[in-house]
Amino acid sequence: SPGWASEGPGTSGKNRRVCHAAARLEMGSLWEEFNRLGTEMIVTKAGRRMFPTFQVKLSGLDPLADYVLLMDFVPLDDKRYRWGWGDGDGEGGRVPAVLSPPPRRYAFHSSSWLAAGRADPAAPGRVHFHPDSPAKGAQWMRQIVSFDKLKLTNNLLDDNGHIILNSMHRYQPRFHVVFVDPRRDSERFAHQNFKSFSFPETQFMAVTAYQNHRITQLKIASNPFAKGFRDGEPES
Amino acid sequence: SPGWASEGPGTSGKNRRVCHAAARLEMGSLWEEFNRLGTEMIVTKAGRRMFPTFQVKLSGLDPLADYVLLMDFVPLDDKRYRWGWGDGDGEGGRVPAVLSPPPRRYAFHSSSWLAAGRADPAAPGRVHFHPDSPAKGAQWMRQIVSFDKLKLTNNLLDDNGHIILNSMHRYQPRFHVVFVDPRRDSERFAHQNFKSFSFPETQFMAVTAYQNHRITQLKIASNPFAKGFRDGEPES
DNA sequence: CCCTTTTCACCTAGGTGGTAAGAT
DNA sequence: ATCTTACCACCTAGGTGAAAAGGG
Repeated sequence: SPGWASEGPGTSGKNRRVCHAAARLEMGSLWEEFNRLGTEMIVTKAGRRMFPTFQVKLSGLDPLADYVLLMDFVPLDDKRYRWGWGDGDGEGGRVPAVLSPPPRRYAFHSSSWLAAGRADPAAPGRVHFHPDSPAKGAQWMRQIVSFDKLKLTNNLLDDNGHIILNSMHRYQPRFHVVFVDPRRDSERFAHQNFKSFSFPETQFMAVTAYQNHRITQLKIASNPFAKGFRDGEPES
Repeated sequence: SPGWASEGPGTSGKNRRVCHAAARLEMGSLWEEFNRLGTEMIVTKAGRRMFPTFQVKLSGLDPLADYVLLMDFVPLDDKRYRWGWGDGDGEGGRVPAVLSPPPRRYAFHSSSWLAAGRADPAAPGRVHFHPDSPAKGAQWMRQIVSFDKLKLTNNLLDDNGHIILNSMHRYQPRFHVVFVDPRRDSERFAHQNFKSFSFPETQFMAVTAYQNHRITQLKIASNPFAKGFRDGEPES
């Protein structure tokens, strides 16, 4: 069901401090609107924020326990993509112009995403800790948790702590709630102390420049910082 | 010695996690330059930041222990002041045009601060927690700790959590390092678990509009956000 | 008369996609 | 031919003191 995440490993065997944790994706309808077109996220050398911003509303935490919140990004497949017409000369050979399910149904009278060979070597697998971590469950549940400081880069040598992704590859953002276990030997319970959430509607293609013009237009229409590129203002 | 704070109560009887704590005021020469003229800080209904910003470099903390950092503001005397000439009609009667030591030696051919009666009822005594609190000693000592989110207001009914001060009254900013004691019954050791610092060069008069024109000029010359009011730029 | 409030032009700081040049 | 980079105008967001208006 939209807005609710798959939770990866089952909740059986989880610490009671995380097993009831739940996360609702905020701005779900906007994410879905992008996802229908095939979301693209810009990556730059200096690092670029995501839009929409990944935001969740949490519940089911122990108000008095400490938690760390973090995100990582999982490659959705082992392919590299290119934007263009069907009869490409990509190394991957001919492939259907529309893939299933990701590069959504959008090859009507325009270009679309085509597989173009195997994925490049995986970028260093980094994680982004929410800057308020660690904090009490009560604090996290009080209001929406926003990952608006998270930035994406294509610079393999980045030393700003940004998330490193390969351009022209597809990713699934993943969100983790980690209970800070005060016990000694807590490492031995590490696998019980976290819970992960993946929202399929937040998957995206990393790009250095937008390819699908409809994505560009939706970004301009919905991101306040891009207001300078709007022309007619039919209200909304 | 300038740049080092008086520490209030002695270090005897303090918890070992705070008794070696030390704080060095940053931008000390700028603070002293303001202090020589008689520092004024604007207070507004919405809240105004301090300039210079209160910043310290910490040392002597236990890198692995948790600390909370906070500030409060102590009235420097029980007087209210007015800006003007010596033969005032203030309720306080005639007072020397230059007080000792605060309203520094600055009554040459202009106005100066004069005592004008007893202080107004004290404003609600609030404290400002550094937003990164709590954090490990190692984190606090890693870099300069800046209280740039702290705002001053004269609104007695303020509900934004800002520091409430009486305009035309003098204050001494005070900085506290509090060890977060994990022991049960830690309340009973509360008086041992903190250490306080006062830097005399940071004392100031709260005002709703600048009175001493030299203060205005120094603010304009040194605060980047006031660059719009600079004219000649002789470099610096 | 003295102090406070409101509004404003002018900044800092940083997030947008467009564009043209650069790289492979 | 395709993707990447650097720079730019144009925004959001918010910190300045000046100036004029308001209040006791």
